[in-house]
Amino acid sequence: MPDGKEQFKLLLKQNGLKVTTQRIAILEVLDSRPGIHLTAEEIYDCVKKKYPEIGIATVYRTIQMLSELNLIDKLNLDDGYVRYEISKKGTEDTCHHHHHLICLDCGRIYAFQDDLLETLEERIKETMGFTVSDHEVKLYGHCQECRDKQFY
Amino acid sequence: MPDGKEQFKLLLKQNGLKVTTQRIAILEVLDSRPGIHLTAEEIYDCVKKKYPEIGIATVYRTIQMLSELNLIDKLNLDDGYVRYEISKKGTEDTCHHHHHLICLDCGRIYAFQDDLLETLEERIKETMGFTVSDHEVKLYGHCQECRDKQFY
DNA sequence: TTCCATGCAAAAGGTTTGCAATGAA
DNA sequence: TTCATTGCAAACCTTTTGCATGGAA
Repeated sequence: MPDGKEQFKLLLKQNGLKVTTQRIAILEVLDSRPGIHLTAEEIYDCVKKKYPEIGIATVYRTIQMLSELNLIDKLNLDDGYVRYEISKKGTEDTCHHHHHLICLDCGRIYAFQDDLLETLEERIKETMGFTVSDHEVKLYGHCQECRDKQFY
Repeated sequence: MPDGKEQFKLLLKQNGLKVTTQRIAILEVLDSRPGIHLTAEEIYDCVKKKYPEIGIATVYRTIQMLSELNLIDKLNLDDGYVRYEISKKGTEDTCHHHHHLICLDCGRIYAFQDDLLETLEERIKETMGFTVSDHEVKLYGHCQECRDKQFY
């Protein structure tokens, strides 16, 4: 995170929030793992390596703040843990990344293009008169790589 | 539930499970509210009107059993509660109903045709080589009825 | 009679909150 | 100096589990 860290500090100040070591550390953990979905516990463990004195409550509070600032995206796989990843766009508004392909073999999580969903959402508006403003799409299956590995 | 109840009793017996008053009562609550998504607590409250002595643990255990028998579908809106509805198809296999339109105004939950998703899933296979075997799709927005009510 | 199912209460487990101490501005 | 933030522990809250009792087959 080159200037990303400075942008974060600025964003905190702009929102009347204080720049703390813990907040920087938590964002760095997420920012250094783009596309990786971490649980609060996992973030906690990562941050503890550098700052053993941090508490899990701070992690939860910071996650909530980062989520409100749209710096991270939330993913719930219904396994009892909520996961977080750094948001592709560090800014506010639109373009969430709440659609995932989840491989049942390797567990990897892929993103796919928004425009595929836009088509779906247009057709739903046409057929049902329902206008979609947000979505959470989880598609479970088998990724190319895992299918290539299997010969049966 | 005319002959549905008898089918349920049969299904229980076929699976080596006993027919109990509680199990019948819980299925009746769900079966009498098709398309309505109830939390465990709500099911508990409904059943208690007829059988005040029932325990919440029985509700949870029965829900789990009904889910395994594919008699009910699960819906998680990430609000801290898992919700359940009677499954459209009383039988096993395929055709789950894990895709919903959720109206942000009235809170109503709509289902939409599977074929719209099939198109999406085909295009994902074509573009990414990912084969979808199951899905959980939640589209949030505004239903026709609520939009008709608004003039702004 | 057998043993699965139930009700109660306690436990589990991720997340939130209260509060005094700490530290950024 | 001020007051937002932190760490700790306790509280929360939905769901699960242990166990003795009850009831279906």
